[in-house]
Amino acid sequence: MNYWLIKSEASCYSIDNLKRDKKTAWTGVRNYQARNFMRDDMRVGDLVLFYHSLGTPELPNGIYGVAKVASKPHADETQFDKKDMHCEPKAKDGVPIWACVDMAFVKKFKHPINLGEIKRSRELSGMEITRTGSRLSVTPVSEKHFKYITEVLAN
DNA sequence: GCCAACGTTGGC
DNA sequence: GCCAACGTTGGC
Repeated sequence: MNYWLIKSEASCYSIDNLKRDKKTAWTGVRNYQARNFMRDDMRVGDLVLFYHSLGTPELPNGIYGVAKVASKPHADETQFDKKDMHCEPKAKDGVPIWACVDMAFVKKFKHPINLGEIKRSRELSGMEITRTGSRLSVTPVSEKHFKYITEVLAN
């Protein structure tokens, strides 16, 4: 069992959207390292922290809940769609460059865990999200950090 | 293969 | 809106 954190702008795809959809293909990731995590290291059933970036006063940056990996990796179909902003001209002849997995809704926390709180927590020091300039939208999370967030901070 | 220019992310 | 961080592109 591995643990992960995925970022999404709330205005783009929020945890409430995932709750409504129950399951969605996690498309649009256009970073090789993030893709490799999804394609090579994620397993069905892995648990995933759902982080909202580019927050507002109403929806501050932070972790809002938990999702889980619900499929093996597959091609990100948006790369073949010329009308999609994530269309990839290098994906010629239907040969995919970008991959994704499906994410399923697990739960939304009663209250979000703000980035500031995460950064201040000594137990969470070393988490990728606390590093300044960390832009990776898919990152591994240690079991210790995952459990501290879901079992201590979220309660 | 180097590296400058450029584009994007995302916190503040 | 600003800007630091950093990934990608492309000329050489």
